[in-house]
Amino acid sequence: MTEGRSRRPGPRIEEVARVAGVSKSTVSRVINGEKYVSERSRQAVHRAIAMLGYSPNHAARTLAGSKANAIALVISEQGSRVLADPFFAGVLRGVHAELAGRHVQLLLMMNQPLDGEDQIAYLTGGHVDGALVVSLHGEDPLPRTLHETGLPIVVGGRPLAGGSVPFVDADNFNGALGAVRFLISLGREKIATIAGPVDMAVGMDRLSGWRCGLAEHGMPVDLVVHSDFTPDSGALAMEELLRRAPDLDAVFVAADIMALGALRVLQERGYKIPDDVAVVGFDDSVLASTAVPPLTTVRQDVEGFGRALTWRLLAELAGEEKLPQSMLLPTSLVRRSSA
Amino acid sequence: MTEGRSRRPGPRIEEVARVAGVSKSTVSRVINGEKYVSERSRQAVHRAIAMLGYSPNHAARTLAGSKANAIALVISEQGSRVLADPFFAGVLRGVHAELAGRHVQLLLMMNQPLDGEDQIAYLTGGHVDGALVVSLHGEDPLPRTLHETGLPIVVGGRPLAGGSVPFVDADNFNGALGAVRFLISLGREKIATIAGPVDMAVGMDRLSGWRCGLAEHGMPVDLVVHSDFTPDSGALAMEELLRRAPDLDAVFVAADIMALGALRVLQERGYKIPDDVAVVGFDDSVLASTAVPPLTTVRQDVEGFGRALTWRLLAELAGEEKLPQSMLLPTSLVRRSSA
DNA sequence: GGCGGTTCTGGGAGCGCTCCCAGACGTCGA
DNA sequence: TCGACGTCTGGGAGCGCTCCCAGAACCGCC
Repeated sequence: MTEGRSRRPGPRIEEVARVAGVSKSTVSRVINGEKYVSERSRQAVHRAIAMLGYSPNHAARTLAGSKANAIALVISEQGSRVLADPFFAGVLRGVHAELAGRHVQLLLMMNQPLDGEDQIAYLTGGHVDGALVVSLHGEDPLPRTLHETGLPIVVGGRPLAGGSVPFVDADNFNGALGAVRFLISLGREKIATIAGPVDMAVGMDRLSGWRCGLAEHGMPVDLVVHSDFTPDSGALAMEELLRRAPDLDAVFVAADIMALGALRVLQERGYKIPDDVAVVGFDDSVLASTAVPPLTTVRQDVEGFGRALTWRLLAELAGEEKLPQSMLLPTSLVRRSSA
Repeated sequence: MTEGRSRRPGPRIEEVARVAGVSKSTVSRVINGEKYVSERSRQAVHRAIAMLGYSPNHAARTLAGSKANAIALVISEQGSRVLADPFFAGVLRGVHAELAGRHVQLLLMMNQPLDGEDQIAYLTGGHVDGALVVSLHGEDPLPRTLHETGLPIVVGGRPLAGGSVPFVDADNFNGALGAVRFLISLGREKIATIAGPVDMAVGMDRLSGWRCGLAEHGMPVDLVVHSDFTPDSGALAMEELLRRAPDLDAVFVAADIMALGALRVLQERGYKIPDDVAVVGFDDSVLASTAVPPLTTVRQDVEGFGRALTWRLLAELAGEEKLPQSMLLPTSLVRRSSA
């Protein structure tokens, strides 16, 4: 009367089959939603599953089957940590929401200094069916590398080194364009911008929107200073702009976090906001509403971002045809006191 | 010459064994760091693994073995989302760092409105070996429920409905105490506090620290207003405090995010900071350094928080004895301009 | 009646590991 | 010299599923 090695709790597929009066093949078919199962069997199986409280063993399904029933969320961090942070939680929430109810595990991976090779080996080693790659640094080779291995991936944020990698991004261009049009509608005539770094798509797209908005009205597009998504660099950029054009009357700042630095400099120099200078940020992060004065900014829906990312990947894994190669999510202007 | 069903890429343990000139049992022993393997075999196996680029199949290990080789990170969100966000990315980074190199998968779970039962069933169903539960709401029953099922867990943030659940927390009490002592050393004599909600341990511990610091010097501890970790409620609380004591000369605010609201109110009323009123926050989030004026605050190491959480769980899973039931992580005062 | 097709079913091999067992070596004390 | 014990090793069953195969049952249609 020996006890075998300790087993996981709960019933096996065999028992479901016995209770339902069918074979385990049929139970498996029902679980996986295959066709060629009679309505009678299907119902019997469902009843048995409910009765026994059966839940399939993930490891066994993965081992036996040809898919891993898991996707990875890869956070590819190349500096730019500050921008990533507020983003992060929201995206994750969206991903999770979209995954709810499906039997797909979410694995988390972050770029450790050491990995690189290891990470790629792991991802392409059959442990996951696909990956969500959130990479804010535009020239990050990871998305492309992964895509070339044939692993289905969706990138969050337009990759600069793109190729034909499917991606989801906020509509940064139109967000910026809208912000500039709004400033112009306010009667502003000398509109500067604090742009992001040139190697990040998010920065370049917002800059293009600003340029386009000014060009529409034949206004000059020379008041640009690039910065790096930190408050201090935003402050420095603002100083530079004021040196070049002390009489500017509006600034479009490509990120709320930089706008904070800019606000501080403007206030120190005695500019009234928004009377003397109107300021518009981007992101509508928590920083925007707590700024003094509260920041008018372009809102992007980070949770929707996560959901879109996930939806696109799952659709591809499900073998759906004619999926959009990329998706741009709408942005909207949130008006507060700074413009 | 038929091709079998498509298999995952990469070598199997059998091949490693062949190349190393040992049996697969021995390879398994090496991978799992068991004793009773000669140095010679161990090295041979390591060489073979490196040569072949072998990485063990997670599903197979889980299926065959008695453990899942995965832990869950459960984010139990009961409102208080705002506080969670900045925290979140940092903690995750720490968790991931601590997990690096071990063959343990990190599964992410968030409290969806629907789950509850499902989530508990999943966690206790053998899919994970243990769980990290980050729960900021002190009376959340989840930690206790999970602990009672026997699943090893570690809670991030002291649970109010504690029992004997192992937890890791920042030393909120001493952080607050230090902040108050600092304000007293500055010669402040009327020190108020904007405290967190009474149902969150993080709020209560910081409040106790403030109380203790004042009591040490025989100062009154009546200037308390509770708030809920949002900027607006911080502003409201500040107004209330000023109504009760227009001549206060210092405020200890239990979170940076509330301090922003308080700063705004003080400035609107014409108080000079720090000359008229010194303000000290808590968390040292990104908000603190971008505030105007930059906020003196109590820093907690969120990444270390994640690491400690993970270390404690893995140690327990490894069967280590005499582990501390709880851990408090040090905090430190970061001096900026607001005090 | 025969024959091709579609729908449904059960049997059983095998996914890649871990862990138990049996056994081959030592090494040491009686 | 002999066991007892600690160290090291390989063989092989079996974890709980999926998926291939073979075949039964039923449908028309010539």
